[in-house]
Amino acid sequence: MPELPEVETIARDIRPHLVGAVIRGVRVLKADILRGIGPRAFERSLAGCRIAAVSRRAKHVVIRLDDGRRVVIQPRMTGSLLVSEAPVTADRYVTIAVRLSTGRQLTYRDVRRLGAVHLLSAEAWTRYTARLGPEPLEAGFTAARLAAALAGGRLAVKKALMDQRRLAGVGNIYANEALWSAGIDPSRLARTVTTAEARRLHHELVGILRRSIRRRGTTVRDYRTGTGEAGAYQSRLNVYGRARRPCPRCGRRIVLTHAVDARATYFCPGCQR
DNA sequence: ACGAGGTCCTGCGAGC
DNA sequence: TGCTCGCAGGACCTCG
Repeated sequence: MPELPEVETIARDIRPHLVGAVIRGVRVLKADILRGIGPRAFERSLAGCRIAAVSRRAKHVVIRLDDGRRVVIQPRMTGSLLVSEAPVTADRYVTIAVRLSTGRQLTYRDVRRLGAVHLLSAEAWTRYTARLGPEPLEAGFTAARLAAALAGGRLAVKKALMDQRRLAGVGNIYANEALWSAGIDPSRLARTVTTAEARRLHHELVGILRRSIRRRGTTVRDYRTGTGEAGAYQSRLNVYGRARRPCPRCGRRIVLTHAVDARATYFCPGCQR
């Protein structure tokens, strides 16, 4: 389940192998992950293009080409990007295989194929990214901006944190962890979060995302870095996946519910208010 | 306008 | 032991 730290790790891993390289050949093996373009058109329009930059936006890896177009990869649940020396075509879950001028291969693998790959013009990318909320790790993202993202509507604070239009890059794992760290009950309405709580939540969320990047993300099951390894932040999780185990802060048993948005929500009834 | 709920996809583990 | 079923969840879609 690649969220911001995982996608950031992937982008950092593959960037040095991609920037400056020319795409020699593309093979789409599972066409249903492509959005808005057919497999043959995708293959043809990428051949011969030079890669100018690799970045992350929300939970997307963005590969910018010399001509301004972007290949936007959204791994969602089980997608992974890997740069390797040799082709990995024997793997039945490979959806796209890219041959680079350096001799290396870029592979997009996705077991459940819930992921999505777009090829966007510069203008289409501008429209795409405009629909996403602020980046939590950018300098301009203050506690006040978080408070603004939580204001309005009557949705639960956890759902608001995960709403990509309000805030970019936070998914289920880090929403659970940040709310635990800030001592906020995930089912509370977002608009009831006070200024002081928003300040605390901002501090905890930013810290958790940064520390997770330092540990190359959280591998619960499927996530792999851009070099094919597991992340290491799972050992630092305080509530996610820890139902019925003692809360590290107050010792009460951690509760798993599906009351918020029918998603797995882990929280401590003792110290999250 | 906004929010709730269904849908996609496959592997895995619980339970019978 | 082998099968079925529900769950994992991000983001889009439809409906109210």
